[in-house]
Amino acid sequence: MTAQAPSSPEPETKERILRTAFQLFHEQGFHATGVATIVREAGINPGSLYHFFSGKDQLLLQVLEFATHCLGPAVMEPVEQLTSDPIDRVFALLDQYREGMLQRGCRMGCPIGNLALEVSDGNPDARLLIHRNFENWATRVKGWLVEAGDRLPDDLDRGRLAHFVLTVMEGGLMQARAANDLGVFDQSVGVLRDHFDLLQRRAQKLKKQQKRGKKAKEKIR
Amino acid sequence: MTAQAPSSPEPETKERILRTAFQLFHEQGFHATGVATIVREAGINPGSLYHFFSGKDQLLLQVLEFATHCLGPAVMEPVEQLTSDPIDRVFALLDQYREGMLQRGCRMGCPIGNLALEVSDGNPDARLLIHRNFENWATRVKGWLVEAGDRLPDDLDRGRLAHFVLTVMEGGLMQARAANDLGVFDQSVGVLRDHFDLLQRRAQKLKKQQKRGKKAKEKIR
DNA sequence: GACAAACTTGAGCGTTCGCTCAAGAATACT
DNA sequence: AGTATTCTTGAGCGAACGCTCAAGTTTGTC
Repeated sequence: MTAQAPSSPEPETKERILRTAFQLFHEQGFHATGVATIVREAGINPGSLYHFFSGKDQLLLQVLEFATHCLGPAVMEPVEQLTSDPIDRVFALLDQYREGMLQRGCRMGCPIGNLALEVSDGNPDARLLIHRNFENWATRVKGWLVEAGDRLPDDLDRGRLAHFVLTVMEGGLMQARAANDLGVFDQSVGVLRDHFDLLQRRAQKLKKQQKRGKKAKEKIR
Repeated sequence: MTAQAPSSPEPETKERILRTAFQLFHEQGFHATGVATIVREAGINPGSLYHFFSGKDQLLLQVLEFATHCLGPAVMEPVEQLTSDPIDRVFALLDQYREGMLQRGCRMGCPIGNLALEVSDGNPDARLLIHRNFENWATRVKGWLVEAGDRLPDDLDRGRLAHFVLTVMEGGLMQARAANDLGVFDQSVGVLRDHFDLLQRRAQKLKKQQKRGKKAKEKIR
């Protein structure tokens, strides 16, 4: 009946709601998660949620913005700590998602990918934020691929390849969930690895050709 | 109040329900589609649906089995009609999904992929059927890759590559929906095309090496 | 200490959800 | 024609849904 004061300094209510909702949307999906569940798991009352958010849809938008802000500190930077080699980072990133999937018993997959397929058609604002999340992700990976310099062919479109890495991850996670087995994910990453190897081999070949070309030009002079 | 007799021979009620539900699940997702909507769109009453299906969950399972049976006649065989070249078939298949996406204004994507991310965690039976759908799909593609014979490297795992094609399609469609633009899908298919080209080049190289190897052996004799 | 603003409480609103079932109509079988 | 079976009707059930709001508590400011 009476409002209980928090005896210890608890995390900000709003952020706790965001974290809880993000996790539940990830676990169960958006439509399958009731506001009552979010409220219970966050340890608050409905009115408190509706003090910060105008409705479930707007909560989703805020969750998606929250996810954008989390991407660097929670995903990309830990991977960058693991290795400084830009190409290794790509596969360390994929391995991080693999590990998350493994720890959850091949469930849940990518939180943004799930929402992408569930809500992006009927909710233009959410669609845009999901798109931004994907773009952020791919831009980070593109940064690594640019860093890789002449280890990849000069004429390679690194933005395109970065999006392809995301493609492989999302497609691989989807099949892994359906199979309840990471095998297909690993195989897809394996093919991607092969592709990177082929690209690196071609880059070396091009480099040699360039050197020969330069030597030839020098001879002409 | 009184039951109206159908004046003309209408399609079987059960199949009409399955088709309607399949389409609505594809358009809106499973949880976002109410039984009332299915019933209205199929032009029947709730009791009629529950005469054939024990509940919404079982309807989903039947829809997934229905989708399995549709894969050949509605997807694979039309593609096989377009071209007899096995590698061209792979990209004609991807193009067919692209066309579907285009006609729907970059919405909806792959019906099975959507359900895979929405329901496979909380519904083991549905998960298995989704898995079977993916396996069927990949098995068909694998058939084409096997048909391609020595145009692909001998040591290539064709099952793995078939699953990879599915990976690329699902991942590409997901990003296309988020972007509301087929560009990313096209780019991903482009990278896959590049990969196939690299594989075909390597297959030719291996063939020449084998020929040289044989000639060398003949010389030794 | 007084006041305003920010935040929380929780019973309960109206709506939609998946689903039921007694009754009736169509169909199949003999 | 008579009977059994299959299929359809549609009002309406209980539960869960997203959400509200008057009242209360805490916090910030002077």
